[in-house]
Amino acid sequence: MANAPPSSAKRATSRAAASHSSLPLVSAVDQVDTSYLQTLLGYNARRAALTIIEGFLERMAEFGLRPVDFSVMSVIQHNPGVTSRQLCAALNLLPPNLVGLVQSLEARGLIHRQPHPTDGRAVGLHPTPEGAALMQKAEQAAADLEVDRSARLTAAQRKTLLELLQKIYL
Amino acid sequence: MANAPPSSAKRATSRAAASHSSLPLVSAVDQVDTSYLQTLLGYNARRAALTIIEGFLERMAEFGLRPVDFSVMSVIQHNPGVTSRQLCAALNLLPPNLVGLVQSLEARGLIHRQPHPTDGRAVGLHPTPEGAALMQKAEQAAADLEVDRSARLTAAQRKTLLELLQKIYL
DNA sequence: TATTGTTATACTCTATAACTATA
DNA sequence: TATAGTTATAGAGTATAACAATA
Repeated sequence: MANAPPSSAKRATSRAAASHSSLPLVSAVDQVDTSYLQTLLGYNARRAALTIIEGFLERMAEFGLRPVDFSVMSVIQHNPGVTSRQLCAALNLLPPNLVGLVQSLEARGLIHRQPHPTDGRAVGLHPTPEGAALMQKAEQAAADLEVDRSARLTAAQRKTLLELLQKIYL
Repeated sequence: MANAPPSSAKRATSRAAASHSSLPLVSAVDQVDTSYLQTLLGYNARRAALTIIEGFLERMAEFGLRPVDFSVMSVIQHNPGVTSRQLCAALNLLPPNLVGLVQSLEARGLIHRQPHPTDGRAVGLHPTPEGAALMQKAEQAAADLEVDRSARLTAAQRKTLLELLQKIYL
């Protein structure tokens, strides 16, 4: 690692806690030091993603959309006629895991399928008026969440963070 | 959202693909547009985290350490005597999910448990010499991975990214 | 022969309730 | 009464293999 901060775990021996004078065989940990893990991109990205998703789950429960549901609906909304395979490639999903998800969205009346205009194997996914209306509300809620989530970031910092994250996975 | 870029999905109608002149009832999607999702912190953080973890899994298979195993071993390494509860709080894990993990690490001879010096309910977790040696190698491998992973980032950008991510979850 | 969508299935990860031993 | 560690279990998420229909 390039810049590991000095280890700073504060430990309290049992001698400090116990009132007698016997020397402790083992020490107890007072404050847990995670400074090493905090130097790793993977650890920080994962912790940040889970924190954000936690808030997302609560806020989107109202719409019955989990993170992947939201992503799929959003891509269909902005790309009407997209196929399952295209969705999988764009969102890094596996085809078998998308099947039930799409069936669920269709059963809820949020999307409908139409034959692909040129490929008889493929099926185009389109938002229904209900699905489009739901997504408009959901995307507004997501925008609100972004504001809350980046309360400790300036607009410039938020933009920088998005750009740097995209350098990692794109 | 603050800065949603203009939607730029490139679509090819069936007319463009088919050689006859009938107007298509539905359009096909040529290039999937994910620009909206790319404006959301959660989407980008999740995609970046999964990309990093993918490489981590491959590189750490040699040591038999998955991401959480690595985190747990690393915290024990830098905080000998830490308890399960402290680990859970520091890494945002649930106690029941840590039990099997710790038992596995102990069965592999990487850690050993000692009674807590002052709290009879708690158990201190300590690295064995074998565990400490393994983690030295694993942390070196993690450092190598960081270099690879941030090949498209300058040192300053990498530092900025770590700081911004910590503003999200800390 | 390759690709789209699908089924079945297994494996991992995460979450909840409840118990015991000790503080 | 509250906390540390544990057990059992349920649910969500993710993975592979194999098949039918179409290119």
